[in-house]
Amino acid sequence: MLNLAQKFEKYLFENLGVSIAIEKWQKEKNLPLFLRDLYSFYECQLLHEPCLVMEARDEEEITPATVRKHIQQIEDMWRHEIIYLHPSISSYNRKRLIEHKISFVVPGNQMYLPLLGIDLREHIKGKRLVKKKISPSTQAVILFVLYNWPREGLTPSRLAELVNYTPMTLTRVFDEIETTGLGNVEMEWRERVLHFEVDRKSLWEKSLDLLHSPVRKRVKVSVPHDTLSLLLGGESALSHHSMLAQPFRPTYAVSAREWKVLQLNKEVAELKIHEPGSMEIEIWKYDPELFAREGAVDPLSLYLSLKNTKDERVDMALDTLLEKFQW
DNA sequence: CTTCTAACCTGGACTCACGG
DNA sequence: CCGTGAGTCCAGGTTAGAAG
Repeated sequence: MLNLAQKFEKYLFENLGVSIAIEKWQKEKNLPLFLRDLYSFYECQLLHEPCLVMEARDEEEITPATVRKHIQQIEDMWRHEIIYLHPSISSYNRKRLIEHKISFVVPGNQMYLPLLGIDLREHIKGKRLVKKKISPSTQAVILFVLYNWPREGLTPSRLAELVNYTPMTLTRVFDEIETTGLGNVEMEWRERVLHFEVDRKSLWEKSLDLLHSPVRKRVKVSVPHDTLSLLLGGESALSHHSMLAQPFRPTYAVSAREWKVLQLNKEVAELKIHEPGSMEIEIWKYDPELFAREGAVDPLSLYLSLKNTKDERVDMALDTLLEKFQW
């Protein structure tokens, strides 16, 4: 898995055809602590311009005005270009960053480098057109196959029952599996039959690039009646599967359908910010119950849901989780 | 931040092809 | 005829991104 700075290098190479060597910025330790807490700093040469890359450590967005203030504090120590690097920036913040003349890069997405005369935001447009990942239903099927390695081929209608989708959806799932090359679909008599030639572990490794996090959205909730019996998700599930300590707030995983029911029955109340006793709920793109065991979400989905985290403790627990996995 | 819009995902109705 | 399985087309509900 590439970290953000590496993605930055790759992105520049793909779009500008330049390779840059970025290094940790030595003078970083002279900065105030709160800045080092918020960002990692790197130095590089970009088209003969020395640049300082300021990488946001957290996924949380920092408002452009604040970023500008931070940059001003650094300018005493670095008199050249400063580039703000973040995994994602919302459209309105992007606009404000440009108003503030702050150079920024969102790897794989957009870059605004006025000093170098680069404004690559039309790049976003085509992005949605390129089909990058597989649909949730296909992911559910792949996971089903990984957990219940089938001895014989599977047909769309049979799989539809097993993963709770309609046969129509399975038609499309088969198409996706075929075009991505994850498996083989053959006509036997009048039926489409799905086969996998590789073993489980290779299928997992082959799929990894195409699989996405099952989490559509994370919400903070309070639970008035304290009567929830939901699947553990996120760090709560990870601590169930590993040695990791329980997180401060429990995390649960639900399907979109279940989430609606919870809201309708007023069993949970969504919060803007956490309050004492509140918890976190992950709303999933497919039903976590499909593969859950012992009251927690399944390890592979769990891995996918947390692999982009910055937390080293979590990363390590995830790695051992996969190592321990019985293929 | 709010509103608008294009894209996405899924399932239903329907059709077609096939074998009995 | 019928039943089965697959594909096409369409609509409803969502979502992410763009625009205001």
